[in-house]
Amino acid sequence: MVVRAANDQAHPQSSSSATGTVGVTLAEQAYLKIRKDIIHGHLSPNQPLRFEYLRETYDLSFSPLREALTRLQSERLVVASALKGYRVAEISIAEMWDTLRTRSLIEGQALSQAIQFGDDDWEGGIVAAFHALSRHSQRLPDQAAADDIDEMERRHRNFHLALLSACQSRWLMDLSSLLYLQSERYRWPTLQRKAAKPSRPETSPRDIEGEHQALMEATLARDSAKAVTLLAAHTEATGRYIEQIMSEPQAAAAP
Amino acid sequence: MVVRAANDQAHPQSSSSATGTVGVTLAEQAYLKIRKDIIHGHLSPNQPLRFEYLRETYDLSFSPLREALTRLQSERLVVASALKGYRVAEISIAEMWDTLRTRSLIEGQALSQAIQFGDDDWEGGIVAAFHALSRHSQRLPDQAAADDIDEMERRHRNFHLALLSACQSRWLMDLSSLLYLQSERYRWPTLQRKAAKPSRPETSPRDIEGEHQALMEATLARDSAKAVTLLAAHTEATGRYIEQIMSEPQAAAAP
DNA sequence: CGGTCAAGGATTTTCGAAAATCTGTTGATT
DNA sequence: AATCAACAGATTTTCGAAAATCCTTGACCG
Repeated sequence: MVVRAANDQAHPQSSSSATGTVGVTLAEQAYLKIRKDIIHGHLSPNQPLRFEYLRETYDLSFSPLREALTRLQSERLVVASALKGYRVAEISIAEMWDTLRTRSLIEGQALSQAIQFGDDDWEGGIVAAFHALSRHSQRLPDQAAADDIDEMERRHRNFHLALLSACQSRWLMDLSSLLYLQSERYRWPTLQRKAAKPSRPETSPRDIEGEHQALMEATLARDSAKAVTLLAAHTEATGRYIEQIMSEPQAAAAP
Repeated sequence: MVVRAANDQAHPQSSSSATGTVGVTLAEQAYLKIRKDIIHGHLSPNQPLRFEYLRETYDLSFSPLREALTRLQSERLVVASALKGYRVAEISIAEMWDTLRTRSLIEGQALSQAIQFGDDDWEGGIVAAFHALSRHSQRLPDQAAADDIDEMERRHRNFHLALLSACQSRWLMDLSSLLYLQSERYRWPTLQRKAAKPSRPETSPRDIEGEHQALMEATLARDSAKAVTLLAAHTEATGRYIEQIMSEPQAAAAP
């Protein structure tokens, strides 16, 4: 399982909005597309991924599809049984907590090391990522389009990874990316919900931007203990929010 | 035209010692074989993995080989560049320490949780795994064959994973397995060296069995703090030993 | 003499068909 | 009525060739 993170995303500047996938290789494109469809819930949990269906949907042959599914399996977004093919991985509140708590462990250590090793460029990257996140967050309308939520998620991920980027450990970075990807799967429904129903009475209003700012300030002040505590609390709060959304009766999705 | 593998492995239930790989699917077998060859150093770090070579060596076609390499890439045993194929991942002392320290972080948390949640079956599994490891370790001759070292490594891995098995976290277990696999790549040369030169004067003699026993006893006594400390020390000692071996001038391998 | 570009060979990636395997059903036997 | 074997359809897995891409070599031009 696992890994493949910051390094591979090296190649960059793709205008990845319109089609959503500009990859050198068809297998790469298939991987990105299917991954997106899983995270966005367009492919539902436990749904079988038959090759005939995939072939028609993504207009590809077996080879690149198989490669994409193998990669997704190692990231635990799909599961495979011996000779019975692939299906979308299940989700559950228990798995969500496991993902978030493991992420907290890894990111906590990474953040601590980043505070120890970080230089001026690292600090600059954090400030820039926070700014980008906060600007887009303010600009985001209550009824946001999918692409806007995508961009929001991208900036949120960039901010979190910027905090850790000076940790000097490739494993901690790769595992952080992997686990963040997992948690996106759970975050997506909450983002949609938030877009649909901006203010929910039973939810204590959560000041996410404030949490981010406090986290950034503690980090830049090199207060390791405080920053790690804030990060853990931030993740825990996210978990509780997701749990609330997941426990609610589901609104039927479009067919 | 046809899968001649069926002929080769006529016996479906063949014991997994001889060939070392009994998989349902050819891709699975290829994955296990190549992985073994990388860990054993038969495929050297940075060596390009050309398909023509792999096809001849493992007697397989592109599809299963490609799937195997994709899996190995996600485990960071091979690296892939865009359209230029795969090669065996590099190794270095820095990567070794990164792997071991990350492993220590994950396993420490897992062990702590296992001590919290473990039941009688968990305890029994630990005792059994320790017994199997210690028996095979005593029986191991100074000049051990590769298969014996393999079995030793298998039992060592089983012992470590048995300690964690009650941690109630799928992610912690999966990441522990992944990182243990990585560290095997570094352990293998030390095991070979140990087999060749059983007693090395400059090395302070390390009582590995004693370390394992102390770790087991602290775990069964539910002394979480002590067990985690012992586990970290055990991993750290392994790292120092590997570092020593890797720093030595290499003896040339047979061509 | 140095640099650019094109042809040829090597290698990876993709395709669609063929083979192997699984699943569900029918029908015979006890 | 229940069990089991064998058949048929559906699906995955594997194969080998074809297409796409990269890398080297050598010729040509400034």
